[in-house]
Amino acid sequence: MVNLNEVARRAGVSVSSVSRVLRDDPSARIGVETRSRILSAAHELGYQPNHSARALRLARTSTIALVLPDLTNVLFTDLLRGVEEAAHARDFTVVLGHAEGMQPGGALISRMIERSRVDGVLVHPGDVVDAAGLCSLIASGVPAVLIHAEYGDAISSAIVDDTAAGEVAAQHLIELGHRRIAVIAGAPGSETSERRVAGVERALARTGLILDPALVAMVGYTPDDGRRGIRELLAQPVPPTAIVVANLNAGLGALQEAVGRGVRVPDDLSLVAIHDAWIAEITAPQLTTVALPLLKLGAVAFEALHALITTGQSAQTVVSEPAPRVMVRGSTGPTRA
Amino acid sequence: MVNLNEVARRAGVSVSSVSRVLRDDPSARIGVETRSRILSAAHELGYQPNHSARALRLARTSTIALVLPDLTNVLFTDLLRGVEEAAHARDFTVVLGHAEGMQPGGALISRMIERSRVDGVLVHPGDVVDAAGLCSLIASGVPAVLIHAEYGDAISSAIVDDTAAGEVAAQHLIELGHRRIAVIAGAPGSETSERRVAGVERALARTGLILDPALVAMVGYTPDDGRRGIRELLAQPVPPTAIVVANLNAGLGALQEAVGRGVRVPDDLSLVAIHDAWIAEITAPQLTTVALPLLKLGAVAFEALHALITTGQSAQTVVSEPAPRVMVRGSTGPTRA
DNA sequence: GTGAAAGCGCTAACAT
DNA sequence: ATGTTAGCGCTTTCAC
Repeated sequence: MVNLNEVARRAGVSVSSVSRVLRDDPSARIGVETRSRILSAAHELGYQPNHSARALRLARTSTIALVLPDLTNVLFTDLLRGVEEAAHARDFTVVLGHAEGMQPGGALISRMIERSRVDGVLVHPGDVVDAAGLCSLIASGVPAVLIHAEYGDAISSAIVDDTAAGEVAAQHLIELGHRRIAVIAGAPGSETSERRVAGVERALARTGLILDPALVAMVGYTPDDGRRGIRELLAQPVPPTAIVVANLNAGLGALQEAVGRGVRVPDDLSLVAIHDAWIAEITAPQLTTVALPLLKLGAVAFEALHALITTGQSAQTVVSEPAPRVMVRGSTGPTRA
Repeated sequence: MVNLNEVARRAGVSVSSVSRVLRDDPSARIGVETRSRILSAAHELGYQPNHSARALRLARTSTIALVLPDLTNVLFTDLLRGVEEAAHARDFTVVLGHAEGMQPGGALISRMIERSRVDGVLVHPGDVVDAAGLCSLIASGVPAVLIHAEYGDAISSAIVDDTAAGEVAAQHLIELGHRRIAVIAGAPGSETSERRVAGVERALARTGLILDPALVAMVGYTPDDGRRGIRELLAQPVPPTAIVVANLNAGLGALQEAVGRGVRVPDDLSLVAIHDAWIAEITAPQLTTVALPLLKLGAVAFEALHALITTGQSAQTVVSEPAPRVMVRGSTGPTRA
């Protein structure tokens, strides 16, 4: 492993000059000729800075952890990419942690942080936020940014415009002629779900409609929750002709259950889910969804964390651009005449 | 950040003693009373070793990279978990890299390694192995283990028993009475696919059948490849009554295309795909699959890498236990009488 | 059985 | 404009 010393010897200068040049320290005045000698020596030797040494010296690792409720979830592809791109641009590495039922204050995070492996952490707490876990995370003093969740204004967070997402989903159904519109929502207490439902209400209100409380199934965000939601709603005296599902995974379950029960989608029932992913294209019919700006959310969340780490400034951000967009596929159609 | 020094002061001993006790160095003779003083001091102070300092000193990071062709792919859930559990047991951290079309010798890996951030790398090169990329990876001298791929016996690798997987899939169809069995295989050159097809042939052979070459669609591992495969096979003069799809994602596409074309699954056509994941349960009908021992594969791959790092020994492993198992769901059924 | 001290590779005062 | 040097926190050899 070639180090600063070897480069310095090769260039016939001191290590400090090499260090200054290689990091292009602005406060350093280095002779043009010296600089080029150093640069070429480093290049010829294939010098790569030693991360551990730098981290030890600077007391920061340029590494952050991204904690997701479930790592291999298609819903997180874009979010992850957004975080990584932003991190890369600032020369940060992202290490992934899966929570998998773990509370956000739990073992993984503290292991990472307290051993000073990461400078901060991006936490997606999952559907329903565990307040105790969050508190312990905050209390630990680790720079942290919440994703898809808010927790007062002392702690940084980044969320998308869930209300707008619910709104465009409902708007799409209204434009197709639907009037009896239901919602398969998240579990009681899910903030994202509450905002999405509020968006649906807003769209309905604009058309002079109100959301029938009997048509809101507060189930959850898993395929199985979606199945339950469908059963619940179809059991209504006057079933809906269209449903907004607050989450893609639940939407997939809902679609499956409906199709499995012989309901013709979209002829008898239209379904639109919030969150888009390739998986929405492998069902029959394909599922209409609302795409959220998750790439942007990831980038914004990283920048918030970076700001928190470097300046100590916290901030709550709502990513509203690009705006939620309906991806029209086969599961939504006009009401029967 | 509390360090060895503070613990030493608190316990009234030297840092070296603290270090020895805290790592329970077997070659150290420490007084019982001293040891307990140190332990409690460390505990009271909440001492956590500084990873960077240790890494610098030991010239190893206890971190490995796991490079996958596509991070948020449901197919990798178990593999990832297997790797992480094994790594955790040896106090290693896993950082994830996505290749996303990147060649295995590419930018990410070299960045990680050459900056001595990781001690080695686990590479899943994806469907079709890029020989040039692999060569450059090997040439770089980085300890590496291939997952789901082999590359001569100089380089470590861990694969599952793909042949057995193809075999049990075909066996399942044969037992249901099918005789005209087709395969939607991976792209030409895909090793995993070749082995899986060979397994199908073996099962057929045992029943005195041979695999009709016209019934092997060499398409690929994406949903779209699966759709193409179905179109190709259904266009045959005598279409198959059952199909083994070499990959779950392709299987999802195949199922969708079949259902979308009005083919009744499983009455007109049975489908079984290799690889299992929750996603197979959200289609209508649910997809019958073959579960592979991916958890074990992950653990074995990590152990191979760990051996490579610590002893320099390379090895090629085939994980054949637990054996591939058919998860019977709705997409397979008896032949029509 | 325990301590002192060197040094891993790097950065940043502080010299010159 | 460039060099010298003191550590960052840890492990480990060597000394007692």
